[in-house]
Amino acid sequence: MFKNERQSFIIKQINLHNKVLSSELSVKLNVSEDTVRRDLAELAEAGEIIKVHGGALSKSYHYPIQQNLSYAVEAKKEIAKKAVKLIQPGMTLLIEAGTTMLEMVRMIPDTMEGTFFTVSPLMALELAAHPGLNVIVIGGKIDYTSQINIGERPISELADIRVDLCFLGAHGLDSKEGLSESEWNVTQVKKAMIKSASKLAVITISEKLNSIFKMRLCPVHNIDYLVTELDPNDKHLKPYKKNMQVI
Amino acid sequence: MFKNERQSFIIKQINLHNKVLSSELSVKLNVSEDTVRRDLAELAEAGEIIKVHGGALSKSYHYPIQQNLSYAVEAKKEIAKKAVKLIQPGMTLLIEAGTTMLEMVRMIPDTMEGTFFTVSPLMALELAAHPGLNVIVIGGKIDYTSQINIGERPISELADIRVDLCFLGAHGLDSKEGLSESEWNVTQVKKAMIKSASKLAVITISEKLNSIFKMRLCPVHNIDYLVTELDPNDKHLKPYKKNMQVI
DNA sequence: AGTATTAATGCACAAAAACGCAAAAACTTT
DNA sequence: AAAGTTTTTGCGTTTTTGTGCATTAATACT
Repeated sequence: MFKNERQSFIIKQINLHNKVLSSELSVKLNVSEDTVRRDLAELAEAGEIIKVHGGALSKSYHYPIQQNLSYAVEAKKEIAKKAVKLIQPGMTLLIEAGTTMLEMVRMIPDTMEGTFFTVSPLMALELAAHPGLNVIVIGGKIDYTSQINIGERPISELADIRVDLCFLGAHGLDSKEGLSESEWNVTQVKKAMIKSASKLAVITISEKLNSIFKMRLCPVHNIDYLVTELDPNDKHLKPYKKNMQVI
Repeated sequence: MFKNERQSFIIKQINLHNKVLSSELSVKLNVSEDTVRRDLAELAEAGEIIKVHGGALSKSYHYPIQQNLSYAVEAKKEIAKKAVKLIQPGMTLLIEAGTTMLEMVRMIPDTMEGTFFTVSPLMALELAAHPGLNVIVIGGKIDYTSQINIGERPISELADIRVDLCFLGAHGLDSKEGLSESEWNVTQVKKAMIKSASKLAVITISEKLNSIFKMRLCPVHNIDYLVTELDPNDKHLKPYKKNMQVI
């Protein structure tokens, strides 16, 4: 097994489990912990992962540390600025939760009129601050981690609605495998969201690109728009361009 | 669990609860209090949180919706303290919105287990911060002023559920005329809430007593508990005592 | 004031990282 | 093919880091 094979294995493991232990890897790969540590150091150097004492974490791991967050906030605001342009007066939309989505909602002009469906109480509150918007909460049991309403009820309710555009964040997005997610319950709801929308916009920071999680939400050709903080002509976005409009 | 993960967890808890106790964290995270204290010290050093005796506080706690405009916070906390005692482990409850209700939800102990239905996204979020609670949002169109979900949908959903106790705030409460409300849409939802509950608790500051609004929600004999900031033996509460339990 | 928590300090121990070094492997050059 | 060079890997040793415990100091509560 070559060094780069080993390293791509490590990356896969991290995408799958969100974290790895040096000790475990050394057993799985049948190399010394020392070698694993060196691999992790290299990957961290290249910005692929976050190294911590005892192993490493996924980069997309939500870091509450201020510096990290504020960096992300700027990128997210950039994304939000582009995403909000997709919203036309009078449209009916469906939106998911997440910090990027929150930034977008905040950028919606006060004068905007339209109808918003959402499975997120937080988005609902934020949307309700806009007097011109019709906000409809799709109820259900709140999932503790994702903070969205899940279960049978929202899924069947979603089956009965038809919206112009659905905004989804991305846990994982790959140019071949499409959108993916790690939680079963959340996956079910998001699938229902995709089904009830005519068009699908994925808005995400670029670091979530090219990663694959356990459950597939939809193939690439179902995605209509991809909004990231990068310039649309950035080379990282090239593989996506044939299937969707990159903004 | 890595140190970083533990610290993220702490941050999350603080964002959710607005405060944490070292002792509780040490149990939840299964580490010594000493370690928790060191984590808190590091996070405080990094400016993430504010360390206080016994735990830590959120640095800049604010909801997207400016809820801090509320007045008589002290009285409301007093009410909340009494109201929370009505909640027994394992109960199924239904709660309305309002600042007093918010205070009450915040006082629910972390260890409490039960199922909460609510038509308020804000309450839902606050409830969802408690790991032991099942939180079910009853969806609908958000009413801009009352910030609760209204319309036909929540009313029919409410018709299908049965809860042990319903907490309602009061716009108007009179010892002869009962509970009253001024908005038609809101009235309909609250009526449905009352219908689906075995017992009804009204929690309100005393200044709302002896006032009547356009629409009647229910007669006095439907109310089981009345919680105010006053002493139960206060003379203002006397007219209510024959119909309900005054706390 | 007195008691009970909570914080701080120093210390011990274990786990992990860093470092230097040497052997092995892969790659170059002759 | 052989020799030389570079890269990679593993091993022992030393440092550093993380954690818990005991003792003492500080702080809240009544």
